[in-house]
Amino acid sequence: MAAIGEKELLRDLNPEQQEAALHLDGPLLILAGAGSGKTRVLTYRIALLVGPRQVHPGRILAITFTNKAAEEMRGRTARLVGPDAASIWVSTFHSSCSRILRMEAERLGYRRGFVIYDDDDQLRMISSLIKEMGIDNKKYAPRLVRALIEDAKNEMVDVDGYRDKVHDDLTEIAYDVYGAYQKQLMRNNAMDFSDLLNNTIAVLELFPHVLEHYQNHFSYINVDEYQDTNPAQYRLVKLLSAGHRNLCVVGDDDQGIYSWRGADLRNILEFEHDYPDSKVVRLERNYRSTPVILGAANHIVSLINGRKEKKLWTEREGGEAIKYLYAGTGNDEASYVALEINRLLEDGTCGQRDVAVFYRTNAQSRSFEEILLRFGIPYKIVGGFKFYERREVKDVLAYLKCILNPDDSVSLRRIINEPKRGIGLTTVSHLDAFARLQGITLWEAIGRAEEVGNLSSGAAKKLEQFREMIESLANERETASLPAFLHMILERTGYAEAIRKEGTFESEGRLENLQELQNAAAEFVSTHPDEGMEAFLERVSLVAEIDLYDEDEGAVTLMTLHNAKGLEFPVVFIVGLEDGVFPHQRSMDSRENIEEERRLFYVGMTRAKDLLYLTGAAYRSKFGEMKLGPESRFMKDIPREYLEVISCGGPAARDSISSELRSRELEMLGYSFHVGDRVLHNKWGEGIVTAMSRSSSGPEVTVNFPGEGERLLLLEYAPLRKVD
DNA sequence: CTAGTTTGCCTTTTT
DNA sequence: GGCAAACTAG
Repeated sequence: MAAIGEKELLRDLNPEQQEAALHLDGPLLILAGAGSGKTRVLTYRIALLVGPRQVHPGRILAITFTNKAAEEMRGRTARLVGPDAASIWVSTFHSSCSRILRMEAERLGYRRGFVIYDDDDQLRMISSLIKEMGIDNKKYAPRLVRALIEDAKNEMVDVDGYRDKVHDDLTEIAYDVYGAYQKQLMRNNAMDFSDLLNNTIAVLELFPHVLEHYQNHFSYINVDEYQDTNPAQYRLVKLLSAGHRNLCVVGDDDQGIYSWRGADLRNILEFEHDYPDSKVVRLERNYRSTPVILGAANHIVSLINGRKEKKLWTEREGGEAIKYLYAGTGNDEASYVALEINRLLEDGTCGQRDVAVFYRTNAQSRSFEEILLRFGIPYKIVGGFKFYERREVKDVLAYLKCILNPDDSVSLRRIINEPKRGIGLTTVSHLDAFARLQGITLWEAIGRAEEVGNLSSGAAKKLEQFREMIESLANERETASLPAFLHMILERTGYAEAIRKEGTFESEGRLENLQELQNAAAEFVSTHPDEGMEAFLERVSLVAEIDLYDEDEGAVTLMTLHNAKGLEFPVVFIVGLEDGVFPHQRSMDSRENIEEERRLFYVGMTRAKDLLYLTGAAYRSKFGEMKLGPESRFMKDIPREYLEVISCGGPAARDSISSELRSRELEMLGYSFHVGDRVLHNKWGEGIVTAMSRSSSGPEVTVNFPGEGERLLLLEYAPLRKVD
């Protein structure tokens, strides 16, 4: 592609965007409101550097939060500058760090080919440490201890530093576990997500010439979603950009929704303070939503303390009112959503892929899945059950990890008796005790099984077989391609056979998933011919929910509000708008937390281009029992003029709205019954419909038969006919 | 040591 | 109303 000219590039940008794209040297903060074209600015800025300004693409670093965002940015840059885009460092914090650490981790005492532990691995390890250390795991729940350790790591407080933070028995325990945890990670040659960041920082700070190398290397650094950076990420950016000082951060404090993961809004709020010579550009023109949606969203977010004042505006005019329903029950809410989607699709107002349903917690997806299934509307769920976190996938990957790095005892424990090969808990704890005594890894202990006391000869024999199996697989790793090697693992270990033997409906699904994993491996090999199996594992460890999302697929999208950030849809439903659900119960205890929920609401609303629906329900089954949930406190912050209230009768509406919705729903499904209809039953004769309801097995009617009394019938199977 | 059963915990949000 | 650790019987 011929180098694209500067004028040509700038033509596509509005004046503020141009200002941002053209400020190439020195620190720059772009305060980019929702839908204001920040990715556009970022890509054009990079295109400007690579094209007209002739900066070597390998010297540009662009950091995003998800791989999906990274790929999008790379793709869009490539369209502007051509193949040069391939050598730009566009990646997430975590993959940039692991890329650096692949080269530098040995300086910190790691061996080649460290593995990455995800939070499931992390929790397993912390759990087993707590057990081993004889700590009461009821009083000191592993999750809680993990949270404390994670908090410390997010703030780069190491084990020594944490000693000063100990102030009660819980933090005392956390301190002990933290120490043991880090020690074991090192022994296992493993890093968790936070270690990727912290170890990169450590390398840079401990080895000035390494720091200098990277500082010189990256002449331009761009960070997306800066409001979501945590202290470690802040420090990393600061270190890397200190050389050339060409740092551009893009973000929106109104969209900061990750404080629970250690993100600190002060990073963006105090940027100007941090870099006194910085330039600030505000992007407030919105290219996405109607003025109605924007107006309501502005109101929601205007109530936050200490935010950077922004007022989004648009040239669009008109727009439909936001529809608001506070239904009687969660089922009604789901029915209403499905009915509306169905109507929009039949009207031709929009297509399936144009619609999204956002909820606060993954657990809420179920009722919408059920009803969409019933309506025959295709849908896809982002998150919830993650491919790479499924048991069988993790098992096979654990085999791969073990073969590449036998010291990885978390993976080893996972597979040592999977499928069942007679190496049970007792055997493993004997080995474990021995390993701890000798200061060796679990794998090394298996190699010296004969020295381990009180191990039965049967157990020793099985361990020997297991060790030989792993070793023989390890010997093959050079000869087989990655997909073939995965296949070999599945067969030689008996893993596939064990699943096949089950012969259940689920086991077929699991076999399909394993096939899918091999496909993913094959695809990886063909797109990354020079990379090894370690690179595949790394890739797999760092994928996020949203990375697997394919917007071209024609289906309604269901996802959490957190996953929705960065996306847009013509039609958006935000559901579960009740105090306790959204805002979430656990966030209602402090002003800061409520404010974060409010930002989350803002993020959700601003995803909508044309139509926005807000729904909640007075009664919702929680923990199996019906609970009353008052209308979300956020609703009163939206001026009535923006809303079209479908019904706001609250708990009282429980029945009236129910029967109205029920009959519409049943009609939709091809059952044209209404309360008061006379019906004929094969066995009981004529009766009158007295109520409509829906159970988990489908829609039901209650019919009063003279002589028989009231009967509750499942419509799908009931031999009922309407009498005119 | 395994397999089947009970209990007891849940539920934020995720790189 | 579901899943995973903990318990119990062979």
